[in-house]
This record gives sequence, structure tokens and C-alpha cells, in this order.
Amino acid sequence: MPVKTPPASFYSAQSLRPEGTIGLLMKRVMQSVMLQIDRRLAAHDLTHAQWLPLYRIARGGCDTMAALARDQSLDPGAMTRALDRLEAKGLVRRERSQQDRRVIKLELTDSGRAVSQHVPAVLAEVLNAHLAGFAESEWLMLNDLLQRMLANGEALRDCGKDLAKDSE
Amino acid sequence: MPVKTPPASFYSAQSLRPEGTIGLLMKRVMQSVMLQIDRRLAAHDLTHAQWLPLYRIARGGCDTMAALARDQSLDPGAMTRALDRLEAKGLVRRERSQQDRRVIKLELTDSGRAVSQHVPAVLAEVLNAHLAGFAESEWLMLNDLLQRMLANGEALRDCGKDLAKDSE
DNA sequence: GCACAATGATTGCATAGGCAAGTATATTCA
DNA sequence: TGAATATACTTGCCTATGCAATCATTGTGC
Repeated sequence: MPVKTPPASFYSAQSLRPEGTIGLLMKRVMQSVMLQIDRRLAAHDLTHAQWLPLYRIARGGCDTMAALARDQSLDPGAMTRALDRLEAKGLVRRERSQQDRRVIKLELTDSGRAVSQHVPAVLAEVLNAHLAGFAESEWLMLNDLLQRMLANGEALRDCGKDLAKDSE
Repeated sequence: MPVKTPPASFYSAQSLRPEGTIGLLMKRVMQSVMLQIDRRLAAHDLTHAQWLPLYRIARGGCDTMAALARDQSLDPGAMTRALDRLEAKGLVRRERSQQDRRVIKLELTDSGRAVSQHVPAVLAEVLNAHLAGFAESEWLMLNDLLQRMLANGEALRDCGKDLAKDSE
């Protein structure tokens, strides 16, 4: 059994006030980031949920629904419908593979390629705006802290799939 | 005109790789936090989006739809439907105010009060688990950095409601 | 008092995502 | 080979959220 770092104890059930937690703070920051991305991408008829699959296909390496869904830890059903919307906008084409007839290959249309090129500038602008006043050391620190939170979360992901029975 | 801190320049349109950005990192951390909350609240037939309104009503101070929506920066329509679901579960009661016949007062049922008491323990557990290995100074730093990002975001919120016209 | 604005709440329409069931195709292995 | 298994994708049903339009009620200014 691997040695596990014990959970922290910054929050306690007795004294917890949700409004001040890391969780709500982060939720609000994400709300703000997505709002700003949506405003800027609206000019290109894209939403905050659509730029990533588009960008991934453009970059290469993710050219099937399943690959995209895994890459973004997203539900396959959700990804199917996201691609439906991108296809309806004429940004993505689907074509059944001949090697493996289960898979459907994805590729961008010319229009999709054109739109995807606007993505990095928008992302950079929005993120930089939210980091105004940050020292580079603080930015690096934030990256590090978030990565560690994510690692902690991944350790939790599979180990406790069957709770929902405690403290009933 | 107030002096504005200029945006940072940690990301650039040319070199940006979305996968490594603060934005995607944070999105994944939130995915993980919400997944863990959902697993634990499932025992009480609650979702990650439902504990906050419930908790708010329980604590007092937010006893109308509009107040809750403002408090959570949530769309009034979304909040109406969220309350529909909580009411359907028998956790919340709605009653038209006599003083101001536009407003509808909210209050928890006994069942709602009982369920809301499980919330803090779940939140504390999930957040602490994600902060495993953190020094207190790191936790404080994370709070500070997130709060500053949020402040930057709020400065953006109203000033640029009418873009969606640049770089077309 | 009355026109007009502001507020509270709801509804329709859209995107978005999770979960589970189902279909089609490939792979594995006895 | 043929049955069991795994994978790719889809669909149905649910929650969740934003935006815009609507209605009722209240407040404001003349």
C-alpha cells in the first residue's frame, strides 16, 4: 500500500463558513474567466466549452471523440453532443475510419481552422488580465499549488467510487 | 478614472499551450472537487449545486430567490429552477410575502434543515483532502492569490460588456 | 394621480455535462 | 472458431446555467 499524505485540516465541520473557502473562491474565479472568454469568443460564434475541442483537433493528436473525451475528462455523451454543435456550425467534419469501423475521425473544416487561430490570443488576454499585479514567483506558486491539489484529487478519484453510504 | 493595474504577460498568443494554463488547471481542480462533493452528498440526495442555496437559507439572510441569485452570481432563471428542484424534494417551502407581493419568501422544511446540517462536514472533508501536504502558509497564499484574481475579474466585469466586435 | 422606471419571479430557448443503456465493431482467449 | 470482453459512439433522461422576453408589483418624479 502506498504511503498517503494525510488530508489537511484547514477546514472543520464546526467552524466552516462556505463563503470563504478555497472552493467557492475558485468557482468564482472560473465564472469570471469563462464569462470573459465567452464575451471575446462571441465574435467568432464560439463558447468557452467549444474552443478546447476545436483547438485540440487543430493541434493534432486528438482526432476522435473518445480521445477528446479522455483528454478533457469529459463524458463521452457530452462530447458527442459538443461535436454535433461544432459540426452544425460547419467547423468540424466527421468521417468513419476504414481501418477501425468503430471510430469516427475528426478534422477541421477551413472555417474551423480559421476560427481556431483566434483562440490563443483570447486565452492569453483573459488569463493575463486576471493575473494583473502578480509577480512571476506568485504565478509559478499558483501553478504549483493547483497542480498539487489536482494530484490530491486524482488520488481520490478511483479509490472511493462506492461511498454514498456513510453517515446516513 | 481610477488607476488600473496593467494585465500580466505570463501568457502570449504565440507560445500559449492551453493544457498548461492556470485556467485549465483550475477547471480540473474544480471538476475533482465537485465530483467528490457529489459522491458524498449523494447519500443525502443532494448535488454540488444544491448545497449552497440550501445552506444559505439555513443560515438566514438569504430568504428570497433574488437574494440567492445575487449572492451566488447566478442567473435568476437558473435559481428559480434550482429552487423548483429543492421544493420538489421537499427541502424548501415558498410563500408569497404579504408586505411586498412581488417577493416569495423561502424557508427550509424540517427535512431541509436536517439535510443542510450534513453540508459542512462534507465540504471540510473534500477541501482538506485536496489540500493534503499543504503548509498553512501555502493555504493562506492560495487564498490570497485567488482573491486577487477575483478582484481583477470583477474589475473587468462591467467595463467591457460590449465587446464581441474586435478582431473580426 | 399617472407615466415610467426598477424590482421579483417566471418561462422559453439554448448550451453544457453526468449517468446509464444500447448498438456496432474489434480483440482476446479458451 | 466462437463466446466473452473491451472499445467507440450514440441516445435518453436528468441537472445545471445563461440570455431574453414577459408579467406583476412597487417605487419615483412630475
